[in-house]
Amino acid sequence: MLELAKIRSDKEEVILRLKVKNFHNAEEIVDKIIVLDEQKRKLQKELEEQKAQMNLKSKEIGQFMAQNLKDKAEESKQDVAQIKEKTKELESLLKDKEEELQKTLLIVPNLPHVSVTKGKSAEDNEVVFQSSELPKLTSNSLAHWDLCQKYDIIDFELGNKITGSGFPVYKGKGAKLQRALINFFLDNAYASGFNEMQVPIMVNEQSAIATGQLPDKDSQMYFAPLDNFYLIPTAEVPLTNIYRDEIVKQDSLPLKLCGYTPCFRREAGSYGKDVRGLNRLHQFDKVEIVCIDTPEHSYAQLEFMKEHVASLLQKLELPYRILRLCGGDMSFTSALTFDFETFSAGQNRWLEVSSVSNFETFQSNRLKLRFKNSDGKTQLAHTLNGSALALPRIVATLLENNQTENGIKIPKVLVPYTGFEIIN
RNA sequence: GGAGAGAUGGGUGAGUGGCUGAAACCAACAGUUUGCUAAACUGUCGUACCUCUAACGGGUACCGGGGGUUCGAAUCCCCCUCUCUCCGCCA
Repeated sequence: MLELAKIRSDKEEVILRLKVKNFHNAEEIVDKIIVLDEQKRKLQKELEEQKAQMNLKSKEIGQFMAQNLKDKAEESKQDVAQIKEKTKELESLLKDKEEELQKTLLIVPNLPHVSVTKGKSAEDNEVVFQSSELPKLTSNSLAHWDLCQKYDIIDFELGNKITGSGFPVYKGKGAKLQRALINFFLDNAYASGFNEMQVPIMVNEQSAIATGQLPDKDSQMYFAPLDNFYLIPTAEVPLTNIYRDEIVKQDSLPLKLCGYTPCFRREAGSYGKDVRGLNRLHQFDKVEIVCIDTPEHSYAQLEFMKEHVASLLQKLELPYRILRLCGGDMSFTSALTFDFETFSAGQNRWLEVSSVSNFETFQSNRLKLRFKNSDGKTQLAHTLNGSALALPRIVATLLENNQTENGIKIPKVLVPYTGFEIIN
């Protein structure tokens, strides 16, 4: 959620940057917020003045009663009754304004960082890095879904039976490969200074609102209505919510967390070849990294996170590229996002395996996550997160790019984790 | 699932109608003392919003959440949520 103070003080800039994100009716909505805010404050002032009077009178009554001056007390009671009617009216008006203001604020996306270009869709993203060599496969090479079947390591049909499409069963070396990757990612995150957490994979409504999944992505999350819990679409939600309603000390920053969780996404509206095999699942595994930092350091931290993610892909010997997302392709909550994609040789296409973002104060404003700065003042912190990494597409690329006549070769760094060098 | 107890500031915990935004202690921070550490002493020590001033300031709200009674609620009443204990069930 944008900070009201920012909208108030830099209205024109806010509108301009919202347009970079292709947010429609930016002027209208911003104007509406400013008017609502003004009206709200006016009402609030009036109401508080009335209440101040009421409090004064009430105290007076107390004193009169103590002195046994019943007449005077009765007189004051009459006064209060009058004031009270007024406050009731003002109260309901104020409540309406506040609700409307809040509702409007919640639908406004985060402002993109000044470096973000407008752009309409994923096609306008800027490639900021690309591995020099892309793998070439022989003509009889297979896509990963065929390889999974050939070596019997991931069974999509079986998942259909147990749950439904998008819930594969990992078997034998396929299951071990999952476990290996999770441990590999966690160990590397730890080496980069991220503190490992094991968190709930269901969250309450408040948590989902605080990190911005609600109300924006309501239909994309699985929901358990009996308890009003949401299955997490990413570990970002529980990890970041650890610090909801917290005021941390500046010298404890940056806070760096990581965690492995399964992730659940309904992916309503997806179809076609994009969802084939491991490309898009309803349940998948991911190691997430989360940072909480000061506004001054958050962009340096973002760079650090990018380097961490890049190092993982390098160690796994996977060809990758880094995209700076344009305004049109960025998420609702993000100020600056870099996507990492690996090149999947069997499908001859790039697959997104990580997204690293700075949310600035957009989440912390909802989370009420603040820090005490060196002046002793509380200030909203910046939150950042990134996948490091999401497993399915890494597995897809690994399988496709490393296929040989004798089987699928496991990257060297993973062998200590898998305990085998080849899937055959 | 059944029965009971509870929810107060960073923590422990007092507070059953006005003198309580909230005692006391601990923690934290600043200072004094000190060869160092420790101890002792002094002071500071919630959050949000509104408003004013150059600045000190003033106001409102918040004692799990919502509603009610009352001139006045942390305190009384109702509803909800959550936590804990015991029993049952169980990984």
